[in-house]
Amino acid sequence: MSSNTRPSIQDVARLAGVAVGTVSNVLNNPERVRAETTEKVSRAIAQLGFIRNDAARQLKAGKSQTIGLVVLDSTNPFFGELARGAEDQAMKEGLALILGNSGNDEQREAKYLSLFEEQRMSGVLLSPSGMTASVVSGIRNRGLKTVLVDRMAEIDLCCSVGVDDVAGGRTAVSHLLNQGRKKIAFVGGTVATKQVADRLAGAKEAIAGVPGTQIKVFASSDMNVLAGRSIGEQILALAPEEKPDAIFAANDLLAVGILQALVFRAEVRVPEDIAIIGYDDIDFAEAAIVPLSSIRQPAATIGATAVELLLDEIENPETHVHRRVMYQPELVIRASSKTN
Amino acid sequence: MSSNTRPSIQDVARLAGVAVGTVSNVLNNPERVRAETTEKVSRAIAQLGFIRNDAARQLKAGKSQTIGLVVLDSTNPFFGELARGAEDQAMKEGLALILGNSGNDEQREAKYLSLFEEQRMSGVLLSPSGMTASVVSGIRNRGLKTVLVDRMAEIDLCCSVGVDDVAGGRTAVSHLLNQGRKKIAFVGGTVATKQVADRLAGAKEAIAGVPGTQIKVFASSDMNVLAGRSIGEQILALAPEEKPDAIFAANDLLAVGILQALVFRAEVRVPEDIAIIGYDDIDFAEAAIVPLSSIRQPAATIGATAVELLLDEIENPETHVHRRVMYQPELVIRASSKTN
DNA sequence: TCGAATATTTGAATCGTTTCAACAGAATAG
DNA sequence: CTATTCTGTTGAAACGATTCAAATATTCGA
Repeated sequence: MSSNTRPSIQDVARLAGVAVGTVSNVLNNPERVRAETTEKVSRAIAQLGFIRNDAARQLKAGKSQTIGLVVLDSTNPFFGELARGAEDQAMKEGLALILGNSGNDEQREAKYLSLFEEQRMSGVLLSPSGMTASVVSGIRNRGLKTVLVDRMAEIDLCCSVGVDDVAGGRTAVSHLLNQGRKKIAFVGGTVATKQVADRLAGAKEAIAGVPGTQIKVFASSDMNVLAGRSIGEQILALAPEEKPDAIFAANDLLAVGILQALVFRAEVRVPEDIAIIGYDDIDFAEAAIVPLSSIRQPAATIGATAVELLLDEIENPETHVHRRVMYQPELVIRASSKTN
Repeated sequence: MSSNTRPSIQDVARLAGVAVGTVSNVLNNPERVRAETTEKVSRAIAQLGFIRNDAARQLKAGKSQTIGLVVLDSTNPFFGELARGAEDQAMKEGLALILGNSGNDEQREAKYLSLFEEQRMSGVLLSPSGMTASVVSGIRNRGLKTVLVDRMAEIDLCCSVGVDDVAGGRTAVSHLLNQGRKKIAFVGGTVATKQVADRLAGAKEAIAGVPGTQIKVFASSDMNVLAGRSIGEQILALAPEEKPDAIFAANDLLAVGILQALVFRAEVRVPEDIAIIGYDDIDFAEAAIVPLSSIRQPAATIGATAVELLLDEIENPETHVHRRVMYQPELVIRASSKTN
């Protein structure tokens, strides 16, 4: 390890006895340079252990070959799946995908977004935690292409890929009603989260037409297993006449937590006493202590589609028109909500 | 949107009527500039919507304020948790954490590593998929600091943080033996994965002292729920005298998949007919159809510790000595392996 | 009020690429 | 044999921030 500073393209040029431009051409336009020259340069590169300095390259290019993805919760397998789909697609297109985890915290989200802006990323996929319009129009005005994932945008703002959460909520609750349930508990994070609000709206639509039914909302700050467990205990503590006979959880993590509370801590029978349905249909839903009914979302597909839309906007800025790709959620019935 | 090119520090300087150096100072050494100047400059920055170009900054600095993390499988909640721990710690230290998902594919791993090298990242946390020594010494020679996570390194190579997988394997299988089991099936990904090999080694140590016990290895390419299910079906298809009376899965995802196969597809009773224990103790283990015994690893702590070690090496290159931080895994007994 | 000491500000040089007009040599055509 | 392409190669000029010695302001003590 001769020197403590990395070799530059200059060093390579010197060693190979060519001009820097030639080295650059070997790297970026191999067809322009003669075979023997390429050979000389390659040997010098190998000998020095030269590695292209991406900062310099980007500086010249004006933007990076990287796109960002900010998700609400990287611990949630749904987002893990979505990230995988996006990553695969991005790599296929020769882009790197950088992942940031906002933890549903707008400060962290903002921090990541400005980091991505400073990096002059080509674009960013965003699963926004709070109000969208102002944040998105802010970053877009500054030139960062954006696609919303797992959340629909007003059509003229930017592209978005997600599922019809209102339909999902309606489907879930209609199913519970079909099973003869009347008193529905809706468990979600804060309603400030659009996804939660939409699923709740769908749920309300479902009961709207059916007399004698009601819905009670339980909010939690987080949407993970732990939060679910605590809401589950809250529900257990209710007076008998207050107790719901069905629970619709805004995601599977919450549902699993609720299951834990109901089945272990108390002796509630699921689905006999209380039916439960979750959302996302993560891999574990099927293996839950009572196999969990859920609303399936095509997570990986959402990620991949989002990357495609982003790429279209990046590559064809003029002809590009914003699109909303809305996948339909699918009801998956398992034991946790099947009465017979 | 006047021009289509982003404003630079020059534009800010011009608008504010100061020199570029001053703008830079406002950004980086506020204490050196007079309050009113700061005020002028800030106003110009706001008016132009100026955003620092990180590529230029990095180019000058020679390295970025970013560290990378390459994990085997971002869909696995264990890694999600680890990433969260690392991310929190990194942000606390003012660094951004970039996540790459290798999917246990050495090509992808290499791609991410060279991307990180090109970005001149300060360092990288690596959960390596294949042979370590050559890969790690390669990137380290080129100057990229490395810490291995979820995997121990030879002490002189680099720092590493993980758990004692041999002990974990031994603990898991000893527990099964204590429950009176004799014929153990070990289910893991390929043994080329060090974690799997170690857990298996521990398992073998455990049966070594006990006469009349045996272990049979089932390998799978992936280590997710789907792979577990297929192995589960493989086990179901065995002749009765071939069937194990206990299964030790190298992670909880596999265990959950196996559970699905055994409990749904067939009518095997768990734990009466076959006991199961997994590894990682992810959140879902407790809520599995039969609550899953597991070996708990402090995932978030591993991530946080790794960031600390990496930072120490980056900040004190001379005084730094490589360390191996090995956490002890913890046996968590639940219904899936409890005989009485 | 003056000079010394201190506080601010300046702007050219630098980081490592890529780009591109200019150039040299070789091949081809007339 | 000269004009005309073609092929490769060259090297200086960006890109946009940071740095730092030098220049300029300001403050303070006598």
